[in-house]
Amino acid sequence: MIPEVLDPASRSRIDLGGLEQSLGFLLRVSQLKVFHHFFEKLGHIGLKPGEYSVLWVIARNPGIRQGLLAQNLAIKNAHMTKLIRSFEVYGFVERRIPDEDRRAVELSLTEQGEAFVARHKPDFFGYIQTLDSPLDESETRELVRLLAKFSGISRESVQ
Amino acid sequence: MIPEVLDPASRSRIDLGGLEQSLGFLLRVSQLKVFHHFFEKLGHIGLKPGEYSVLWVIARNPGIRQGLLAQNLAIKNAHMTKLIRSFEVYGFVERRIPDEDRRAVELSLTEQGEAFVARHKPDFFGYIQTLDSPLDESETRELVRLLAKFSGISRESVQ
DNA sequence: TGATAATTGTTTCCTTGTAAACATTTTATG
DNA sequence: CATAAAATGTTTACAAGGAAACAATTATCA
Repeated sequence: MIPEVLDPASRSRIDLGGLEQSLGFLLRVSQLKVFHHFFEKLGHIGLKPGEYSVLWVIARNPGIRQGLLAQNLAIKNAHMTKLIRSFEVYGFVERRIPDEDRRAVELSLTEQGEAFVARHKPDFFGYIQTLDSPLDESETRELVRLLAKFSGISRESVQ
Repeated sequence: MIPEVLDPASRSRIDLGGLEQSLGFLLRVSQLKVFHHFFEKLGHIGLKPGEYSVLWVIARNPGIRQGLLAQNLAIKNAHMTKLIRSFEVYGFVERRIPDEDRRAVELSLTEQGEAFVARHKPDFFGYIQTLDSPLDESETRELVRLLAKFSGISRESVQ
């Protein structure tokens, strides 16, 4: 049986009573669909999308403060501490306590981390292309635009 | 400070390197935004959106099989078992083992459960209206339509 | 019919992520 | 300056959710 987040056959017989148009529900189900596809395609790599994105952003912003990283990826500090620790143990990330502010932590990738990020860039940024989506290309673009605007990632609305 | 999922001020200074257009990331951040607003508005009620939706669907489909419910809401059986148990203890849901198939569980609401669902319907279906969204009404409708199509909830694509 | 397979839900164990309290350092204030 | 307040991460203790093994029942089929 093809693994589906929601099986249309069984779904058709019950009454969701409007849940089908609830933004929260739709976001959750859509995210499950994307995750499901991700793990199917890239599960073997051993890093989840959020974890890769942490490495990715450190790569693009060497020396970034741990808190700023957490804020921008909407990851809680407590969780980020654990992620960074495990990346450090694994040899992908280095932590540096700057002298100007010894509360802070500045992050950068090791060579190994850089190599990993570079090698898997096509995987993590391309897997979505292989998802068999009911949306055509312009619809997908519009979905991305609307989500970016809704979430506040794009500044489209602020003029 | 106004609690925001992503603070635009801090965000503007770092380079996300294309993550801003990643469907998975945008779905996650958007969902966080909706959840955040939900808890702000309705946290006091004590039920989360997913939990209410379970009650809601049972109300609309009395006697529904637990597994079918789980399937339709994209909740794993193991988790559904726990949810239903706690609703049962709380006096909102009744379980019935049908004679025709004694492996199955048929669910229905108690009077108390019905009353709860009815009383809070405006809350759970209306809270999204009070979210201060950058999207106008037609954009929101389009977002909902695209998500429904993408997730497979709507059968628009299957004609 | 009797053995095997599939279905349905539950239990157990584990991972992910969060909240709250904490430790340390820096900034503000009297 | 000395104390109070804020900022930055970390720790701890917990809750949500999932995977895998399991138990019970029903369906299949030789």
